[in-house]
Amino acid sequence: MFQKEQQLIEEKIKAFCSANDIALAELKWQPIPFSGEWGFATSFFQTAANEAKLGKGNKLPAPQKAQEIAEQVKAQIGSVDGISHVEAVKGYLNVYFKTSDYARRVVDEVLNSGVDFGRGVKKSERVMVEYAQPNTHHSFHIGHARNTILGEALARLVEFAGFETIRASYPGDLGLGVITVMWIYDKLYKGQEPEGVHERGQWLAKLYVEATALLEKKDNETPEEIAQREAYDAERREMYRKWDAGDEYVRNLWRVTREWSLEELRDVLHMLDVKMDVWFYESEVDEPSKVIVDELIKKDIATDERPNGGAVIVKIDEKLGLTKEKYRTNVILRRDGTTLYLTKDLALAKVKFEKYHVDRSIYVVDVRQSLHLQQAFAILKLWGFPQAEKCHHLGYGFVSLPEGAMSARRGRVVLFKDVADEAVKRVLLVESEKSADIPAEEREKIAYQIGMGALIYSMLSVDNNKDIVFDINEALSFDGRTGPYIQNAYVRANSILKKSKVEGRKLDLRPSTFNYELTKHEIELIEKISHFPNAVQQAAAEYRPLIMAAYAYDLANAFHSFYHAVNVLQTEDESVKNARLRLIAASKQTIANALRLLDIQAPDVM
RNA sequence: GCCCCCGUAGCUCAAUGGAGAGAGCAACUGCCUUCUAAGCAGGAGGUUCUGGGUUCGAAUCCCGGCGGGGGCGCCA
Repeated sequence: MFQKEQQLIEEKIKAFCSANDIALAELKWQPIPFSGEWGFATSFFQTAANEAKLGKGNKLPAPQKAQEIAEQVKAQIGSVDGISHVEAVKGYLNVYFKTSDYARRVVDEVLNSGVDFGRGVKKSERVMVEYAQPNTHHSFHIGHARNTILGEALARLVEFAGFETIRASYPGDLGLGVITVMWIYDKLYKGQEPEGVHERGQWLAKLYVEATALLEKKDNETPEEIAQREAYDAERREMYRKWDAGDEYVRNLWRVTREWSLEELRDVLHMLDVKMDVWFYESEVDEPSKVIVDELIKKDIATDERPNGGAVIVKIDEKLGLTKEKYRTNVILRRDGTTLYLTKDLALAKVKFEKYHVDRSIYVVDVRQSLHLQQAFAILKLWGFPQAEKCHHLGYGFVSLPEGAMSARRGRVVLFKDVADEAVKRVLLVESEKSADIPAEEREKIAYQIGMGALIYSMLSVDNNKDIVFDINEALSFDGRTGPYIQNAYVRANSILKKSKVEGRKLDLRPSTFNYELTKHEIELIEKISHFPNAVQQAAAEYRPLIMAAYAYDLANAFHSFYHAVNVLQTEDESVKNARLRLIAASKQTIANALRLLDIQAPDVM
C-alpha cells in the first residue's frame, strides 16, 4: 500500500550510492519484523559484500560494513513526507511510518473499497482451474473434499488477484468402475432407488463394494466359485462392450445412474458454495481423443505399434531430444483401440485452449498423478501448443485415515456428507450452552457455517504437498488456530459495531484522524490489515491458499489481542472512540474478505 | 534401477537466502460483575535427521548419507 514512500526512499539510496561510487545491490524490502513496530526495512549486506569483492574501501567484515553503509544512507535520507524516522540497526535500514497518517490512510482505503479491498489490478491472462473430478457411481469422500476446497480457494484467490477465471469440473463418468456398479444394479437391484439425493448417491458406492466382493479373486476358491466369479466378470465385460457399442438399454441405464451421482455432486458443491462455470465429462472427450491419436501419428509425435501387435505410444524423451530419461514413454491408445486417461486429458486440453482460450491452465489433482500430467504437458508442447508452458499441476498429498488409506472398493471411506452432518451436530452442542439467545431457526445455519469453517480451514492450513491423516476431532476442532477462531474475530467486531449503534451513536463515516497515541495493538492490527493486498498477490502467484489461511489467522489474532487490550465502547474521548470504531469496521471488512477467499462464511453472531 | 515429495518443540504444522526459527494442540500459571472466555496474557519446551559445500549470511540453495511416503507403457 505504500509503494510511493518506498520508491522515494529507494531513489534517495540510489542517488547516494551512485554519488559515492558504492556498488549497491538490488533493494529488497520487507516489513520490520518486530511486533508493534511499523514500517519497512532493507539490508545492506549484499552491498557490503559487493564492495569487499571489488576491494574497495576499508576491510571491515560484511556485517559491520553493512551497518556503516546503513548509517551513511540514513544520514543522507533526511526527512521524507509521512515517515517519522529512520534507523540504522545491525546492517538494516528501518523506515518507520508516521502512525497517525498511515492509520488513517489504511482504514480509509479499506472502508472506501469495501468488499473490493485487496483486489488486484486486472490482468490480461485467462486462467482455468480444474478441480472437483470425482468419479460418478461412487460417493464424495473427504479426499475429494480436500481437492474441491483447495481448487475453490485457489480459484477465488486467482480471480481476486485480477485474473479472469474459469472454474471447471471434470467428473469421471466412464470406465470399468462405472460399469461395475451398473452391472450389479442391473443384476440384483433393478428398479430400486433410495429416497434422497445423498442416500441414493451413497447407495451406488455401497453397490460398488458389493460388486467388487463378488468379482474379486479369493483364496481357496472352489471350482464352482471360480466359475461363478468368471461368469460374473463375463457379464460385466459384455456390458462394457455394449456400452461402448452404444447399446440403447445399457446407455440408458448409464444415463440414469450417472445422473444420480451428478445430482449428489451438484449438491455437495452447493454445500461448499462452489459454482462451476464449465462441466467437462470424460465420456465427452472419449471420441474426440481418438481423432487426436491419428493426428499425433501423422505428425510423427506418436508411434503406431499396432501393426506389430502393440499400442500407440509417444516416446516423449526421444521426441524432445532428451538423453536422460525424464518423461519416459507412455501409451496413448490401447492395442484394442480404446483410449486412456492420458488420451482424454490431451483432448480436454485442446478444448480448453481452443474453445475457452485459456492462457493458464491449473490442474488440481492428487500428487501421485504428477508424472502423468507432466507427460501430458510435454506432449502438448510437442504438439505445438504454447500454452503448454503455462499448464500447472497443483498436486496435493492424499488424505488417509488413521487406520490406513481410504478404499472405495472396500467401502473404507469417510464421506464428506457425514463429516458435514457431524460438524453441525457438534457446533449446535457448543452453541446451545454458549449462545442460548440465538433463535433456533438461525442456529442451524450458523452451526453449518462454523462447522464448515472448521473443516475447510483445517484443509487449507496445511501446505498442499503434505499428506493429511484425517482425524475428525482435529478437523472439527474449534479452539486455537482454526476457522471458528477467525470467524469469532469477525463476530466480535460486528458485535461492537452493532452495540455502538444501539447506544445511539451512528457510525461516523467521515475519515478519522488517529492523532492520538496508538497502542501497539492498534499499530499491529493496522499493519496486518495493510498487508492484505500483498497476501492476495503472493497466494495467487504461488498458487498457495495456505498463504491466505496463515494471513487470516494472523489478522484475527491481532484483532483478538486488540479487543482485549482496548475497550472501545468505553473510550472516553469521542474522536478517539470514533477512530477506533472505524478501525474495527476496517478489521471486520478485511477479515470478511480474507475468509471469503478461503471459501469460509462469516456469520454475524456465534 | 530411475524420478518426485517429505524429515523443524512431546504431537500437528508455519517460516520471499536475512534481525530472538514461529503458531496451535497437550501440560503449567494467571484473567469472565467488563464491547461474546469459540478469547487474552505469561512461563516452559529446538544440535531445524546427518556429513560436507556455496554465501557476508542457510531450516531454506548444491552434493553425499540415513529414515519415511509416492510414482515409473496399454489403471485413473
